[in-house]
Amino acid sequence: MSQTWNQHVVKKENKALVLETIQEKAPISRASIAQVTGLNKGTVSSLVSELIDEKLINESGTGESSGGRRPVMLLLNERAGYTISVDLGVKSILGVLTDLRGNIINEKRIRFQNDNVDEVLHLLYTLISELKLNAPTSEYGIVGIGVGVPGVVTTEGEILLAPNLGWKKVPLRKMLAEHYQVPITVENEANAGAYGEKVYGVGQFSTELVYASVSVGIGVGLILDGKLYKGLRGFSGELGHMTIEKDGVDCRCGNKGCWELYASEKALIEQAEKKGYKAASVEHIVEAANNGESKAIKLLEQLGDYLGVGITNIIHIFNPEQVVVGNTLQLAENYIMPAIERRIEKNAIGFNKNDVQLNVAKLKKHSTVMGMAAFNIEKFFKSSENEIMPN
Amino acid sequence: MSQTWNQHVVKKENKALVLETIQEKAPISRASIAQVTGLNKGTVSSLVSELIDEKLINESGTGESSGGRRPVMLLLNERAGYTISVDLGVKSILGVLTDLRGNIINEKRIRFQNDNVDEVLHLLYTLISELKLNAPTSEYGIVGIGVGVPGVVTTEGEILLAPNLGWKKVPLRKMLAEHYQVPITVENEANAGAYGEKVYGVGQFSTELVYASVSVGIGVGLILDGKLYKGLRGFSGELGHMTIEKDGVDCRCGNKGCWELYASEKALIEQAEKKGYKAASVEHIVEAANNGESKAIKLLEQLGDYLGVGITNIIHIFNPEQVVVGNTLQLAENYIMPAIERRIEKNAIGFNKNDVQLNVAKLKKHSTVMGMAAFNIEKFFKSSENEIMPN
DNA sequence: AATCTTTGTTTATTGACTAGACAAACTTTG
DNA sequence: CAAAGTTTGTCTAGTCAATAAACAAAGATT
Repeated sequence: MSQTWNQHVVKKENKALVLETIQEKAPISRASIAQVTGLNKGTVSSLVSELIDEKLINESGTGESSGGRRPVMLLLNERAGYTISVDLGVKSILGVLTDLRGNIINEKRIRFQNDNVDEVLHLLYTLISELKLNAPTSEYGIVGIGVGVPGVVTTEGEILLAPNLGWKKVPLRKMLAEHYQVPITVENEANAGAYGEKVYGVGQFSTELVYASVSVGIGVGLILDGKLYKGLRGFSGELGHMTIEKDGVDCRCGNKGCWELYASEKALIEQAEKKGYKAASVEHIVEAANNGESKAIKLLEQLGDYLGVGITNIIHIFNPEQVVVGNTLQLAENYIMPAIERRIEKNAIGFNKNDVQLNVAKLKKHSTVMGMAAFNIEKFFKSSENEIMPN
Repeated sequence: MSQTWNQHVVKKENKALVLETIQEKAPISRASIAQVTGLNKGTVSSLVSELIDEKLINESGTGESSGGRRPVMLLLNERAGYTISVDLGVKSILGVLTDLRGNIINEKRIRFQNDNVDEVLHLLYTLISELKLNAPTSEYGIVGIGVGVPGVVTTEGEILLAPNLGWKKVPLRKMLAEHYQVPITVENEANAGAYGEKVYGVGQFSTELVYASVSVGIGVGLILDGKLYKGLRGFSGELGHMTIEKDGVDCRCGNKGCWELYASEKALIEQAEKKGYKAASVEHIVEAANNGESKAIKLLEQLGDYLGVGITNIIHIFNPEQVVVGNTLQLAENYIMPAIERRIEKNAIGFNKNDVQLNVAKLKKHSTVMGMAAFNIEKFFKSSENEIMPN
């Protein structure tokens, strides 16, 4: 059923608007909020005093006068609570403790070899519990735990398949919910990365942003109309399995000529080993390229070119404002980005090409964790709006 | 600036909600509206009486009693105004006059050979004016004119490029606005088709729908989260120029191996002529196939297979609820749809495949005009909400 | 005929916002 | 330095739209 509109909704929305304004423009005075939002001064005053009562914001001394009484500046009370945000990767788990502005208070990484579900989950619990211990005491405590995973995640937070971990059907959200009594979010790693870059990274001023997470495979996160787009059941963004060679080689996904067969870390290493590099890794190849080895440079440029083919498709499909390249292959930035740009310059349709900016992820290894932090924080503020409801 | 929430907004939204409920569930009583929407009976009564004053809805006698007083049924006053909705195609212009429920009152088609902008626009004006004359007198008269065009259209309604018409930079919305003093909408043909199928066609119960308009070229309209997705400046959906063969032949768009080089009407005819059909057309080939000519059947199945490659990509990219195939190649439905399905069955990832339904457009040649009608009607109701505003 | 149901209107109340008055605190000006 | 002007933030009165509850109208049920 559609939402019905009444005064309670009005108040909730206006309060959220005031809070958002403070988040974005802090430090800011009540008067400025009124001006920026269009709300009446009195309304802002009353909403602000409620937010202060709820410890979500703080007064912080007076600001500069602009020819009259000096304003009382308001700040987000970023220490009112903390999030635990995790990037569960293929060979390591990266976890951070953040405050409500997304500042990283604490960071831990655990590496692992064995992909076994139980073992990895045990490490995950350890990591989360450690971060939890490091959280300062606060009004709201840990307000959410979020985990980004390299696989197909349902809207209910079940991992249906994480090929590079060899996992199938792991109901991670449910499992975490049994361990920790706080809101849990489980999301695909590329979706999280996209949101991280949108909220804290290179996409802060974009509403149409496509984030390509290029690592062992390729995953894509879509920010459309300012929001994460997940498709019917959460499986959008499988652009790694977009055919770019219709009679190409078979992919283990069942499709043919998938993008990630040509433009991922795996593809790079395969090609490198064919050219004589033994036990190659991205780091090795980039190092070789840095040392001027033309064979390595060519490998990376070829990879960039293939990335460009897929990104050109993205540009045609979405007419985005930004395409952001992130995850491990960002390491090779200096070699792949020019190659991608050349491909776009040559092949993309002018109208779409002129609109788009190509960028590397600003948050680098933190794109995914910061996205999870953003989800946690957003969820907390949304829920706290509903806490004090009319009866 | 974000929207601020006050009572006026509440009323506007609730009124819109009541109107929407009547649109969807008419005939319906005030009491049922209250129950369905969750609004108070009194609130519904007062909003309904305003809508009646504005002639947007009608009372229509009493309904069946369910054990008490008989309800007064309410209907949308579909004759309060009319829309003129046009599909400006490559060889003909199809225009319809519709009422506010999207019923077609009058339909006209003008065929043309010469693509010259001025000549075609002259025909367009003639068509619109004729339809206008056929509109019954009504409270609001013609509430909007909408034109769907096979090309790249900006959010301002300028046709930047219509390759199959040979048009460049035609500010159609502005030009029509000078002729007619009603709201004008100009939209890409595939976007309109997608919306038409969403509102009146096969997609009425879907919120995630991708419409592939397969004709001379391929255009795609995206309904995401129940809304038309247009990208940053309106150029999304250029999936006809998605590379599906990375080292494929050059497309006139500047890209290589574009989908529409393999899976469009143009591609079909090219292949047919290579196989000995002279001056082939879709109609001819389908007829030949119907007569059992295996050469023709193979051509169509090959085409369907290529369509399937692109549609598999769509399924991976969007995780849609429905993929709808429309426009001229719908003619070959019997041959291409099974081929598409085989390709999807074989190649698409299970999770995404299980969610998706493959359909042909229900509105057939009317997908685009009905989409334009839906735009017109929606715009009218939105604007009429704002008419009687507080001061 | 009496009672129960359902529909739709009316009335009193609630609550959130706005406009405008006002006090406090500061800057500018003569 | 005092007077005047500005800006900030609070307070009060008034408005408006929604709700709850009473009520009237019109039917069904027993």
